[in-house]
Amino acid sequence: MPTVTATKLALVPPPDMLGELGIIDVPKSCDVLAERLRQQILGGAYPPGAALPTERDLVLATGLSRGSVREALRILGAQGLVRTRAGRYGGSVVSRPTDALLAGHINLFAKGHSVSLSALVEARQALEPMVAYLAARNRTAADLATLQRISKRLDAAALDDAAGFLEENANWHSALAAASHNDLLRAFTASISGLMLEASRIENFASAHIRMLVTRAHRRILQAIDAQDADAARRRAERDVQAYATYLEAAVVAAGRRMK
Amino acid sequence: MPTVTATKLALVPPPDMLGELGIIDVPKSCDVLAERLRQQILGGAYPPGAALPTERDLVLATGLSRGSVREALRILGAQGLVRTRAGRYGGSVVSRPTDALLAGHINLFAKGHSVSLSALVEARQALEPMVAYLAARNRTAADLATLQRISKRLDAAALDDAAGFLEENANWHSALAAASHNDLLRAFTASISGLMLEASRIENFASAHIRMLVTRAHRRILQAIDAQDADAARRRAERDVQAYATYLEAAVVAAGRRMK
DNA sequence: CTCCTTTTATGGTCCAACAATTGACTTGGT
DNA sequence: ACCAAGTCAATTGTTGGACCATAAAAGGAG
Repeated sequence: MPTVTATKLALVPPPDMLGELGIIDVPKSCDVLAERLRQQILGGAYPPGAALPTERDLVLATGLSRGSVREALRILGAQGLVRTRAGRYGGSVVSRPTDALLAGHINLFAKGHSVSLSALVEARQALEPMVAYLAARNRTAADLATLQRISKRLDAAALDDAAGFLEENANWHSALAAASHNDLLRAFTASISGLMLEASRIENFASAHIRMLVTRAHRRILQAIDAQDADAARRRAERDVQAYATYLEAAVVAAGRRMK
Repeated sequence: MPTVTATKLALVPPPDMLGELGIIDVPKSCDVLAERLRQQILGGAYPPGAALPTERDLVLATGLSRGSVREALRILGAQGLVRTRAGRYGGSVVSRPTDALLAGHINLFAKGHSVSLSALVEARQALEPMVAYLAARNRTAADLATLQRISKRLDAAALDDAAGFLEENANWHSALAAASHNDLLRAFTASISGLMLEASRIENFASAHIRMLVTRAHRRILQAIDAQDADAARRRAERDVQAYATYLEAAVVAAGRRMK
């Protein structure tokens, strides 16, 4: 069939014309629907708390099957944009992604990339001074009370309860970040605190000595926050986290030496 | 049916026994499957690049329907843990969440919580000095070359191309974070750069004056990174971001005054 | 009015079938 | 022996329908 071959050849563009076309990724129907609904949600068509159309209405509106519609809703659910309930007057309601959800995604990213403990410490070194600064500036009375309550539990656990100490330490950092009233820093810090809690449980740090150091540093930061002295809070957080980092490095070196 | 009623009444525990039971959340089958697969993936049973069982094998292995299995895979896909392809020898292969995926989730969180531009600036104030410090310490020759290339384009755009300037500025910050070789800080910074790019496009900052300031500050940071002087890089980043924050605040105040 | 039952709209689950995709395999021609 | 085209088979993509489970409103009995 020479004519057909000729036609095909004519349709193949020469190499120098090929540059304009990128890879064409044919999206799945559920991805398209999820994307459109996401745009509508972000665009304000469905404010938080509003109900999306029912699955069967979405089927009618889109022409897709119910399976595809449901897969799209699962995607939006995994992104924290909708919350679905069964039963009459149930359905999918628009919601805002929670701290815990974002922390989960950050954790998956960190685990997938095998983020080292030192990288976590670096991230905390970056965040903690600013968090302490903002906490001192923006804290409410309730924030302060929460921090003091956790501090008391932390002091109690520092004496003998290593596991409880680590847990309360993570709570302390999360509460500090909450007092900063910066949602982004709060979510980042909560996630990093959780990851460090895991890591330090495994590596079995938190000797009695380090527990003493940490509680003392926290107490000093808390004083600055109580007095709403933002600059002092930042300076103390810097020194705290710096001391912790160097101590940690020394501990890792020592552990490496023990391995030999 | 009095006996049935009596039985039901007998099964209702008195109020003082009720305290032990929390709300029972009946999980959906697709959530259960997604959770189990996630644990297996994170536990190392399926390392990145490995193929999960086919959908139909999962149906046989779990006793669930194919619809539920597919919904579970959509969830894992939205979390960046698997990538699914159609066709023979296709299927779901384990993957690591990309920077872009995490940035997307962070963006959804930020938009959902209406994170203000000042909160973004605070986050950047926290991250940038550490990022610059690490970039100076850990940069490779290739990192440096990339930064210099972007810097050149940034200088060119600073003269007249406001939109291009903002874009290249975001690229510059992302490249700096990449040079830090800390995956977590890189992902955080890339996300914040993207959000600030959006915000500054809307608010129409980046006057000629501020463009000049930014390029000069970047040039000085780049010099420190070239010389691998980590402390200088941090100090200059601190001053840069601090100046930017105060300038931005002034601009917002001025804009607010114009509104009246 | 209060409590229980019924109704009913909604998501949850399953099944079966077919379409679309894609890479390996086969075939034929040179 | 090599290359191109066509064929094949396994897998995801998509659809339609049916039924179950759930939960809140609506209705009825006391």
